[in-house]
Amino acid sequence: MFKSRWLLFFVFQSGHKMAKKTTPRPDISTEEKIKEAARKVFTQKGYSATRTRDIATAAGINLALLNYYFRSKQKLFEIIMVEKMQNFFGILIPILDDLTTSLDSKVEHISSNYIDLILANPDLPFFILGEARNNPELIFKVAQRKDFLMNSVFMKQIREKKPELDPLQFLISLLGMCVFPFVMKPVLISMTHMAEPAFKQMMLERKILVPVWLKAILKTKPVIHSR
Amino acid sequence: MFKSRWLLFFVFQSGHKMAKKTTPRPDISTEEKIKEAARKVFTQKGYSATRTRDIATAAGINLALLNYYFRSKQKLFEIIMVEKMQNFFGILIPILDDLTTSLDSKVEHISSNYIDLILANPDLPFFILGEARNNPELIFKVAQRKDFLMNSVFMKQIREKKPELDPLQFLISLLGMCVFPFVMKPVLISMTHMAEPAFKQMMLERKILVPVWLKAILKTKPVIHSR
DNA sequence: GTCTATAACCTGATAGAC
DNA sequence: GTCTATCAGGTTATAGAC
Repeated sequence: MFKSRWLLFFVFQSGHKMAKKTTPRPDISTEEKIKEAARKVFTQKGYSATRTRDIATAAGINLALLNYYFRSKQKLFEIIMVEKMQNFFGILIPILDDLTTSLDSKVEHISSNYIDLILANPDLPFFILGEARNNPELIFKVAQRKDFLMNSVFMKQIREKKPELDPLQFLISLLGMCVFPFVMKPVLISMTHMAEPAFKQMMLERKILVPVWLKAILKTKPVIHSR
Repeated sequence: MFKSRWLLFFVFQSGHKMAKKTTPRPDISTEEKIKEAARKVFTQKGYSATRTRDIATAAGINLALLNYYFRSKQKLFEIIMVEKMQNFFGILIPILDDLTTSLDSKVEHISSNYIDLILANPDLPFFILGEARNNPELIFKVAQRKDFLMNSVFMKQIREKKPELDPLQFLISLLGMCVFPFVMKPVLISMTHMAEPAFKQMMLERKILVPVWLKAILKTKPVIHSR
């Protein structure tokens, strides 16, 4: 009884989605209202601290309807999580694997695009990095293949330019330069007199600084390390 | 009735702690067993996902005893949180404000000490940075004064060496270089073939790389930015 | 100080009316 | 599709025996 009911549900769902494409209805569907609220609450508070009631209230609907559409908190969460991971990594992947651009140009694109992305979605890094611990399988689903990153054009270009350097060290530094300030923001604001506008200004400056600094890093003399 | 009971409790507590210093009892107290368990569970799962039952079980005691000693989950959490923030920032503050060491030396000390600290306490950054959002007042309590950071010797030394650079940009970059790889570790492990030992090796190499790279950053030509 | 038992409340999910 | 009402189980905190 239970199973057949949810079979019906899924059939209906896909039918509904198809209908939306052809039906000229500008007001957003209930399903989308719930997803929109879920995006907000989940990314702000994380999975554990989120109450389904909060999502329902934020969506302007009642609790039962949430389960009607998404069956469970966990299922709704996974939909949002995958979506957000695509936001977070989707911007990176095409740049990393672009055969037509130089290494310097890639660094510029990444720092500029990443900082803009997170300025527009400040909760994104916390959400992705925080929930990644509990949902490694979801990350794997979004990452195309396990060897994509290390075989990307970007990594090859680093190896060519600075063969003695582990290219992963470089990529992590680049991402850290762009993302870490946002992760540290609450601490920063508590420990200095900095406020929101000053922080934003700092990040805009950073879009210029990061490429300059990473170029300098690529020019450093090889480090002899004692493996 | 309620208040007087807890007054007694606090009196007893401070007396108990005094006693511990003078009493040669090697077996740890129940209070310490609970705190030890709380450190573990809170830092691993964060406040929301932690169940007081888990702490009690991990401590080998029952739930009632936890409330007997610490009154509430929130109160116990705050004790652990302040303690962990002291771990996290306590290592930084004396180095930043040391009048006797050079800027380069400070950078070396910070990267080396920070990476070692987090290698020994992998959950620390997640815990601090994650919970900082919900408990900004606790950070403020640990940070001595709001102007300490910007007036520290470290910041003065940067201003001297590279006057056109916002010293905060530099400090954030330094911390990001050391801390961000740990924050990104779950993602990294899901997206590459890297495993725990390789990650550790990478972080050990980083202790050498970070000072070299930051020295290079300090030597870059001034960037003209369009404020 | 430590335990068991339980109160009081919260939370995710479902039943069933409309 | 959407609602109200409610269940079942979990969670923090307390009462009271020892």
